[in-house]
Amino acid sequence: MPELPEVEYAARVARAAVRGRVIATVRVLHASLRRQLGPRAARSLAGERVVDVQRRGKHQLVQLASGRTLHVHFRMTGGWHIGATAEPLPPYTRVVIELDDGTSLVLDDSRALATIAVVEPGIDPLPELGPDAIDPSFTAIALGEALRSRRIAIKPALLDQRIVAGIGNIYASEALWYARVDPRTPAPQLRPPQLAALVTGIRRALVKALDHPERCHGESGRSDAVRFNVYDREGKGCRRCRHPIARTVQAGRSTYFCERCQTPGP
DNA sequence: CGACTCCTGACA
DNA sequence: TGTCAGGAGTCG
Repeated sequence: MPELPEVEYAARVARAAVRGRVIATVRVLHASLRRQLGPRAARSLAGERVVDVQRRGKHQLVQLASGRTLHVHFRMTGGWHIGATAEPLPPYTRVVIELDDGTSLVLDDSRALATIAVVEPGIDPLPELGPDAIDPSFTAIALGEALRSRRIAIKPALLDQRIVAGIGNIYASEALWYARVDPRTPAPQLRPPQLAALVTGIRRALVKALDHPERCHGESGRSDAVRFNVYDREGKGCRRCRHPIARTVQAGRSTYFCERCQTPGP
């Protein structure tokens, strides 16, 4: 579920809970995560003071006073739970970070696809990551430049975190709908006005979600229908032109769009 | 580019 | 029982 808006919200929650605190113990409760954060690395985190929690794209960087970084990615189903250390843990607890104030930051992740790793000081944890989708440096010019040499359609291009960071499968469809761009358009074929519309559309889709952090609390269903303009709305009327929303598959992922008002060219 | 992989839950 | 899922890396 988590794309940029949800991760931004999660990072704020984590920041409020851990900034300035000292880690007492880190427990890793799942084999696949233990392969990334072994007993030795987990033990080494005890005594570390947390300086801050940053977000870059869909990644979270827990900055430690030693200069090390705890790099966390939620993937499909990860999320934070904050609670008193003495309280029972959520059913899909994978990692427990116990703090010196009696609270715990818990990585809750049913599918156990989340990643967590310690990065040594001076190492860039995310060397390949493109500009953040809501950063001012992400402009139509920059997007056009990044797409120029790619031989892929625009929608899968938006999912490539090296091109732009933070967009996932939902907001890629949403952004293209706002921009009225056909998701199947070859990426280098987009003209400057479409690139500008796309950058605006990306911001609109993400900021709209950022303004509704309640969706991060886990409710779904009816609120989804209101929240999305095209995602998961196959066969339902386009909110602009009433044409039925189409679904296709690109790079193995569902794409939703309106065949009438999303076009390949101006 | 597609196919496959890591996991597990939700749903038909 | 089988299919699908909002992520992303690896491989051919």
